[in-house]
Order: sequence, then C-alpha cells, then structure tokens
Amino acid sequence: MPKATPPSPHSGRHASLKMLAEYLGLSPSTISFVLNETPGRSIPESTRARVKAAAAKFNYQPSMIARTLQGKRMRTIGVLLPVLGEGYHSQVLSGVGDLLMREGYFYFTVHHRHKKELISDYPNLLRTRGVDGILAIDTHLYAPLPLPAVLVAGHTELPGITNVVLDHRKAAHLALHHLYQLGHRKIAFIQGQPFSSDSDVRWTATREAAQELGIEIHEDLTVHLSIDSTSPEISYPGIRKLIQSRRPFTAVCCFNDVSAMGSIRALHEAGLHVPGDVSILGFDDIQSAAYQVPSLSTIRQPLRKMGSTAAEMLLKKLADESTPDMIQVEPELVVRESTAAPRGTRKATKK
Amino acid sequence: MPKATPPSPHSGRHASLKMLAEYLGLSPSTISFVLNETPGRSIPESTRARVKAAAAKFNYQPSMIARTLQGKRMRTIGVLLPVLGEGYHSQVLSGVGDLLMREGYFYFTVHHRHKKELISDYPNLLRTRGVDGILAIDTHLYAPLPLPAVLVAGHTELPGITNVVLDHRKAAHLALHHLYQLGHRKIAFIQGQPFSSDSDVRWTATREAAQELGIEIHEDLTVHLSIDSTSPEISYPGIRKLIQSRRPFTAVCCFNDVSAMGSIRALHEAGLHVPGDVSILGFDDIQSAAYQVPSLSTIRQPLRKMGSTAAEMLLKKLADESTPDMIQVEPELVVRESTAAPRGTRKATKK
DNA sequence: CAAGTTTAGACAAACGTTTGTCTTTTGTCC
DNA sequence: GGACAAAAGACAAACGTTTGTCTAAACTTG
Repeated sequence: MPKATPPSPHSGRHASLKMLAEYLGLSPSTISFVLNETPGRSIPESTRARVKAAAAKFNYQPSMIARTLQGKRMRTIGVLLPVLGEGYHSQVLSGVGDLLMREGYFYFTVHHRHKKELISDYPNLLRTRGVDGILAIDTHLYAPLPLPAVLVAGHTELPGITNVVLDHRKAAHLALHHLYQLGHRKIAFIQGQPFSSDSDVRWTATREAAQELGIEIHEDLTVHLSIDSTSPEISYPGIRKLIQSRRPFTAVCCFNDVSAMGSIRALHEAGLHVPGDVSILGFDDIQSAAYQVPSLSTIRQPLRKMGSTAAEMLLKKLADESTPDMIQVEPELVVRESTAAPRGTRKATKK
Repeated sequence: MPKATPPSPHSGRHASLKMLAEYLGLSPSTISFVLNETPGRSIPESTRARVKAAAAKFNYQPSMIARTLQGKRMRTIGVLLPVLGEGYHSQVLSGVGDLLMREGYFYFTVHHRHKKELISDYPNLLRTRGVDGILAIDTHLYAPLPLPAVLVAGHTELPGITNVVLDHRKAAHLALHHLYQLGHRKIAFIQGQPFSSDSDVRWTATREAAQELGIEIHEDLTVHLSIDSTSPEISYPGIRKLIQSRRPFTAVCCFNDVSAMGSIRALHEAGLHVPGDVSILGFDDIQSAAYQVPSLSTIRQPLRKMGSTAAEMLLKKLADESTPDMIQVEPELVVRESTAAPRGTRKATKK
C-alpha cells in the first residue's frame, strides 16, 4: 500500500544572500561583492574572510534564476533533436554533453519527432526557462531562432547560425570507391528517411559519386527508409523485399549502421552470407559497429567530435566571439569484415 | 575565414507583462490575472479579450524564471545518470523524456561517470537552476537530496525517495532456469561492474537462483566487468581470456546485452559457434538485440516503462500525492537464437 | 439619496540577485 | 585641528512575475 511521502526534508529553506546578510550583520550587496569578487569595491580582507566562511558554512549557492533576471547568463543550453535513441543522435549528444558539462554548462534535451509545431514552439519555451542558446541536431528548422544557435547536420541556411556538417561528397566517394575497387558493380542503396536532414545531401552526393565512377543506381535496387526509429527494423522489411524481388546485387550501401545491421539480419535469414554473397557497407561507425558479426565496414563520421565542436561554437557565440557559418568535418573509411570482393572476382569468372 | 556573427536578431526584446501593460493602458497585475485565469478577480469579458489579443499579438510567454522566484514550480526535472550512451541508460532516459515532455515538463540531463563528487554537487547546481525534482538512473547516492527524488535501479534507501527496480530474483531465476532446462550445467557468468548499481543485487540473486537449481558458480568461469563503457568492448577481453583458459563451459549468462554482443564477437573470433558451441544469454533486451546475428536470447527489462514510471512517480510527488517507496517491475524471458541445447544433449552423449 | 455593495482595476511588496549611488567612518596631510 | 580623500558598507532600484490590499467608480437597495 502506498505510504504517504513524509514531510519532505526540503522544507528547511536554502541559504540566500539575505539570510547570510542577516547572519553576518552586513547588507546583501556587500556579500554579493565579496562572493563575485566584484572589482572596484573596497572591502577589507577580514570581512571577506567572514563572508566566505559563512557562505561555506551554509553551503550558499547563488540562485542562477535570480541572476538571469538581472540579464546575466544562466549557463544553460537547449538541445533539440528528433528522438532519443541509439546510434547517431546518442553519440552526437554525448559529445555535446561532455563538452557542456566540462565547461560548467547544463543543458535541456528536447525531442520533437520531426513535428513542425514542436520544432517551432520548443525554442520559445526553452527561452522562458532561461536557456542562453540552442543546439539543434538533425533538425530541419523552419524559422529563425529566438536565441544564438548552432546546428549539427542542419542544412538550413539561416542568418547568424553555424552549421557543423560532414563532407558528404567525400563520404559518398569513399563509400562507392571502396565497393567499386572491390569489384562491385551491382550495388543496392538504402536511402535515408525524408525527414532525416542528411538524407537529401547524401543522396545527391551519392549520385554524383556514382556517376564519376560509372556506377549505375537502379531505382529497383534502392530501398527507401521511412520508419521513424533508431532500431535495425528500419531497413529489415525493405531488404527482405529486395531479396524476394530476385534482382541481383552484390553489395548494399547503407544510409547508416543501424540499417546495415537490419540488412545483415534480413540477408542472414534468407540464407545469404555477408560478405560472401553480399557486401554491406554501413555509415556512421556507431559504438557497436565493430562488434557485429560480421563486424561492419563503414564510413565513420566523427559523431562525438561533431557534437563537441558544435557545443564549442555555441559557447563562442555566447562569448560574442566570431564563428564561421559552416564547419565541415571529414569522413573516414573503416574497413572491417562486412565488405569483400564479390563472388567470382577471384576465382574463375562465372559466366 | 570566420565571419563575425552579425548583430543577432535577438536584440528585439521579448514581451513582458510590463510591456503589455503599457500597450494596453492596464497594470501588469491585471494582465497576469487574465492570462492565469486567477479566480476571485472580477474583470469584464471585454478587457479579457483585449488582453488575450495583445498577448497573442506579441507572442507573450511568461518567464518561468520570474515565476519560480514567486515560489512557483518551474516544471523542470534534473535527470542524473552515469553516462550518455547506448543501451540501458539510453532506453530508460527515452522513457523518462517521453513522459516528461508529454506532461509539459523539461529536463536537464547530467552525467557523472560515477564520480562521487559530481554526484554530490550536481543536485545542488540543478536546484540553483530551478529544477523541481530529481530523477536518478543507475546512480549510487551518498546523501539525501535537496529535492524530491525518484531512483531507477537505485538501491539506496533514503527517506522519502521512491525506487523503481526490477525483480532481480525472478530475473535470475528466469535466466538460470532457461539455461538449465536446455541442459546447460557448466555455465560461465559475467558479473556487472562494481559501480553499476544493479551489479550487487543481481549477483546475489543469481547465486541464490543457482543454488536453488543446483547450478555451480565457479570463480574460474566468472568474468568481472570493469571497463566503464557502454560498448561491447567491456566483455570482449574477459571472454577471450576465458576461452584461452580452456576451461569448458557451454553457456554464458551475461550481465547485459552489450556484454553479450562482446562475448559473441570474442567467441566468433575464436572459431566457436553461438549457439552451437556456446549459448549466450543477454540481459535488458535493448533495441538491437533482436537484430544481432545470432539474435539474442535475453532477459527483458521494461526499460522505457521503468523510465516513464519513474517520471510519473516524480510528478506525483511534486503534486504532493503519495507514492510508494518502491515499485518493482517484472522481467521477461525472450528466447531467440543465441541459446540452445548444448552439443551432445540431443545426439548420442559424448562420453 | 445616502449607505452599502459590487465591479474594475491600480498599487505595492515580495522572490534573490546585481549594480549604481549615497552615507558614514576612518585616516592623511598641511 | 580642519579639510579632504579613501575605505567600508548601506541603500535602493531593477529584472518579470504573483498576490494581498486598497481605491474609485458604478451599481443596488431601502
């Protein structure tokens, strides 16, 4: 049976400047001067010591809340992302969080599931809670933000906003060149969900790279992701259908590692071997990529770095330092077990 | 070259009660009464309409900050967890976040990497930022919190705190019984990191269950996790060493799915087949568990549910409703591909 | 029509800070 | 010992709300 919560021990109010003032026989302002080391105020060392001792004794912590009311910064950031989950967002967020905490900043996490209305509303609600700036991950913005902002994988051009993005042209080239030089020609593609902000840019870059290398992209061999999730289920049905269609392909170039995992699973169930029958190339290099069976070959994005860079830029903006409009980071090809030369390339050719 | 950020468009100050008051020729208090529908104040419909129109026109949003200064709630929670990452924490957090956002609450995420000092300090820092309550996940608390609190997988007994925990006895029994009835007798165990708050409880429960079933737990077959990470790397070296030791075992009962993935990887590299040579039983049932090759048999914790339940309890506390000291949730055995009868059980016995 | 009541709203204090100005005390210098 | 400066700190306003009290006008009622 639920027991009533006992009268909380939180009733003993917390130390305020006023209480300290009363205790010390000083005015609140004097205490504020000492604790903030406000320059230009003459206060003798003896008094300073008394004040500091009392502050320590009562574990005084100035209210950030009251402080912001004075136009000060709250040292708080709002982070906007589509969804909490494994993989991409989680890793970027981790980079953001690490840097912010290290710098003494706190942050709100807000997920919007790509709902336009929420994306518009949240920044304002965050503002009323005192955030100093906004960091948006994989989010398509519709209107200028009411606060300084930095975007990760945002492809929105808005004045005063800094974008941290991957060099998708290079990424696409790395991916296709890798498969090409292994000998793959019939390559299937997994295209990102329309609401994922990298999808368009990457698809364009992929088509360009394919053209350069003389690789054909067949609509018949293209799987379009649509499920809004961060689980491998996103690609599983698409790849199953592709297998059932019996169109030949020797490799799948995936939108991300999670969809690569779903693909491998689907191929496995169909009795196809990776990389023996089909090579799988992932994208992102999430934590578990190296530990899959087979381990994933993938295009690594420096996800944590992207997060921390974005956070760094935002803090710079808050310090009124200049920041570039765009920071491009470099992808990297990581070759593991899931890609290999297609069957027949090494032995006698089949036909 | 970095371009200077242009004078931000954030300079146009935001609507305050005072500005609205001036615009309407009313006093701030009157506007507050209308917007909050404060009972017991007589204000004619005509004025109300004027006020509401003006508020909409200027997109007025009351400052939560100023409001809390009046002793109101900020509708904000602080979430304490060891680390941002894949798996357990991510899923619980997702449940927490979903419920909180749905209820119009915002939350800070704070990771402490099990550092005692941070665990003690953060709650206070959160308080200065106006949070109404604290939700701690997988965190060992050392002192009473300055705010109402709910713990997930916290095994700290503190007055006024609600704990949301798994029924570990049942979980251990489900796990061992499953392996036992498949025919496993030589079972290796992966024990959680000492700083992980479920480790002790689960280990105790595991030993009890083993005794009941007559299963022996050999120290030689026990891997002790120690790496502070959420990647499969945590179990990989331990399992490698176990394999090299050449002590026979037919199954591994893992601390979590992530360590199960690392185990499978290590076995795979040693040329051992799962479940043919060794069965692997995970714990948690994280998103990707079903999509591994082989897919993971595991003990499911309702992680998202645990998160949302905890959040719900915290909001209840804030509403001064009574809450139980403990809520136990039920584990569930999920049988997939990674467990099977040990070799020799079905065919002629080996020896 | 005077007295009382309701209506519509203003006014002021408070929350916990910061910061500009003012006052009192002490010390220095000639 | 008087003039002045410096030192030490008090005082008050402000930030944007909420809320308790007060007032003025407009109604009611006998």
